[in-house]
Amino acid sequence: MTNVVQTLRERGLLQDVTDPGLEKMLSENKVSVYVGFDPSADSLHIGHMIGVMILKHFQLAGHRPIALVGGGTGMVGDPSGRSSERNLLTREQIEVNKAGLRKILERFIDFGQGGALMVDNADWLAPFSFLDFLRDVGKYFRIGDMLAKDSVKRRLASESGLSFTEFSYMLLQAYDFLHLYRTHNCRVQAGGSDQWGNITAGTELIRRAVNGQGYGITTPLLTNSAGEKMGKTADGAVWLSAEKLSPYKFYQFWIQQEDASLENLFRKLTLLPLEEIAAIIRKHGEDPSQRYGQKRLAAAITGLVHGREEVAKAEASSQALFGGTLQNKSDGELQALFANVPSVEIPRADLVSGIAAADLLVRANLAASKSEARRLLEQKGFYLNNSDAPFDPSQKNVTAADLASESMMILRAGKKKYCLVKFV
RNA sequence: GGACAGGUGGCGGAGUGGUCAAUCGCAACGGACUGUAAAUCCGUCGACCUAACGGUCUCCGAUGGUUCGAAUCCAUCCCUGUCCA
Repeated sequence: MTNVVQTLRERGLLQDVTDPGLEKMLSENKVSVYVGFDPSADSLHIGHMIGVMILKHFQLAGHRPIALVGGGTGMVGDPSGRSSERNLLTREQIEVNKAGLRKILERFIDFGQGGALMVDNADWLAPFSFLDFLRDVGKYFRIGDMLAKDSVKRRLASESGLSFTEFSYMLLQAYDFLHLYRTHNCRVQAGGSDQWGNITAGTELIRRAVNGQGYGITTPLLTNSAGEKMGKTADGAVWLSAEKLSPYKFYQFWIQQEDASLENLFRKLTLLPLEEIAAIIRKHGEDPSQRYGQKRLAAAITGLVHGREEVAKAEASSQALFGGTLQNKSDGELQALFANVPSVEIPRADLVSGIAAADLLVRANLAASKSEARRLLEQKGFYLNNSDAPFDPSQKNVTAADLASESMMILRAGKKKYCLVKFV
């Protein structure tokens, strides 16, 4: 059996382990491992990918992954790593979100016969009465220990404090672990480093309640070379569902990564063998301006998340957009090239008398307001049909003469935001 | 229930009757340099109108009030923190 712990360590996916016996235990037993996912949205984003990859590696090593969706705890909200209490979710929202998460997880992990499981802690937490919970679970917790947790201390010291609901969160998560330990021989819980307190609460509970041994592992956060948390863009989170973030934009996100992050990202988020990663980095180093590393990274991760076909489309679009001027093309050519790129449709009639460039930018979602569009124009940040020269702000109007093909225009804001406009 | 301290733009955090659309930092955005990188530098960063000068509107927890004029004063309410009961 493959040594998963070793694999995780080599790939930089391991931050801490609660007990050094983990490696031995895993080599002798086939066990279940769980990672919790918060159903606070109907999709996962790249911040969750670390947890997903952990499950993947465990599955590859012959263990059973359990993806726990916090339908119950999602109603409460985890205070860890948060500076303030968040809004609580309704049951209906959670149900919708759960379905979305499952769809994404299925792309990474095999949920087939004997494969991974997906469970919802609402199933066992919801029927638990408060009194029963206090009696059966609460008695194992010492207030002193709870107050000593970093996450709790930090929040108590903060301006916003901590509500009882949030304070209780760790008991719920600890109980999840105990429940899975009993019902699915789940011996390991993995989570981000901010989950340390919650995870150890679980291993403690298992020890006290059933005199068992649970293990916890934490993973580092996804950060760039400066140590800043990764995953936010101007548009918000980097979502893994095509509905929330087009495969083109997802692909582009990786293309735009800095050189210094490449190796780290390859190891953590792809399944490429380490030797191959080293070879890619070496080749990239020969001429970084070719962005070889970024291209391979984007292809690998986009392939995992959206599939090979989407990679091919994104590659074609990217090559065309970041290639040069686009003029005298046909609708068909452009349509094929930009299948994936953001686009809007505008009535052709509007073009006859000309459209103010600022309005066009707003309608193409390249500017949030007309003021912003004007600013962009003034600052020479608007390019038409990928021309080298920015659109002349004194010209004001865009007309039929500016079409790149029979009925389309390519708008570009700044260096890398595009929109294909179709006049219909 | 009481005492005290707070609630300002995405975040942090100034401002305590006019010159405040609100100092500053971070983030973000545009530009220069480059490689759709990093670092650096310049600029922008509520909305709307104007070719432009400039103008109009909305904003400082909520609602009322005082005032020629309020983020700034008063009242009530809501929320948060600390301490006391």
